[in-house]
Amino acid sequence: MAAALELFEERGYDATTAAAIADRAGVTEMTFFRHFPSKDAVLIADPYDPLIAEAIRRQPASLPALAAAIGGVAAAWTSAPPPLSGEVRERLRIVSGTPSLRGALARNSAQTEAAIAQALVDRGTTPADARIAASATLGALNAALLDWADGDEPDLGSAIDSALRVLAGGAG
Amino acid sequence: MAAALELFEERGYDATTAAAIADRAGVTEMTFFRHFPSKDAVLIADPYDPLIAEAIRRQPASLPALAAAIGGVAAAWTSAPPPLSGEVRERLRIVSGTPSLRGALARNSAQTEAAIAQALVDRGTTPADARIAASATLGALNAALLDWADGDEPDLGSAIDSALRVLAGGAG
DNA sequence: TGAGTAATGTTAGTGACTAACATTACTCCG
DNA sequence: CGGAGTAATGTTAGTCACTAACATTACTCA
Repeated sequence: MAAALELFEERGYDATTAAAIADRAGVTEMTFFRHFPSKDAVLIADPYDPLIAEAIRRQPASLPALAAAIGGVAAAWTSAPPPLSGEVRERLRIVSGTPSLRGALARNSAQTEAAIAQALVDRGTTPADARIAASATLGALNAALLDWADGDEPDLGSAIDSALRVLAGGAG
Repeated sequence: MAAALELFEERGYDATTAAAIADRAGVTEMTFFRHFPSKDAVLIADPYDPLIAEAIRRQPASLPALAAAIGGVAAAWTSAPPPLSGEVRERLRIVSGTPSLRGALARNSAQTEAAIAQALVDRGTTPADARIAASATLGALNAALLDWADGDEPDLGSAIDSALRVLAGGAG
């Protein structure tokens, strides 16, 4: 992974071949793909957090779907903010600056999205509305994440707050 | 395109090679790629609608970002619903049932997303909040689109209504 | 009719991945 | 301490999406 990050910063993501990464790491291309299922997996890992789904399920039943998703994410974040190394930001910065990786980010959120949608359905939301709310929530979070990666603000929490605030309808 | 759709339905998207599509169409693989920039472009085209950005710009300045995006999409939709053939649904149904295409859908929305974000910025929203709102809006719309494709409801308008209703905070 | 242009074909290559099988390193039990 | 077994790595060969460069056909329009 260190070799990959070096090369991505030297030449850019698209101009870096998997063979080159393996080479710099002193291993074979095969070995690279045994450690990472795809080239983009070096940058994008989906740490699906069951806490989010749990927190959503615990939201008051009276809340509408989007509000429950928002509340759940907020609760999960404040209760257990994941430790983030500077490396996380470095990785996301590359994602942010590489258009061809946009799709990979979304594809990678699929599992989390499904978990959020399921949690909403468990709360009584219709499947269709649940998918919409989950997709919107992850869209907002991913956008905020990339924006945070591009800036200098050290606190990821405030980026997440932004996403939730906008989602909740509170941004001019 | 007809050849591609046939094959996608016969064997599934992933199991259909570009060469096979070209073959059935009676052309060369090269010719296929001259008509479609990628294999997934057969299914996913991004008809970026300048009307949406325009409609967003026309939303009252007092509205928060997400509300303006919602209002703009709604206005653009009611003023000029694009004609949709049954083929559109057929294509989306394949997208919906093929996980490996999720990323392509998102990647393809990038242009529209940027246009929406720009329109919001023009209205006075901060770039960060604008990206969040745009990403959330497209996430919701895409989810609704796929859901519509999977169902039997002929009216796409009601699917869009669902997306906007959930985004606006009005779904249990 | 003939010149020019657009669409198509040909060939060859790159790069992300995968499968099957050989090989090394490392562990742990007797 | 040695040898069996297992995990990590290497080798080879292949598939598939996609691209570049150049040749060729078809089609248009003066």
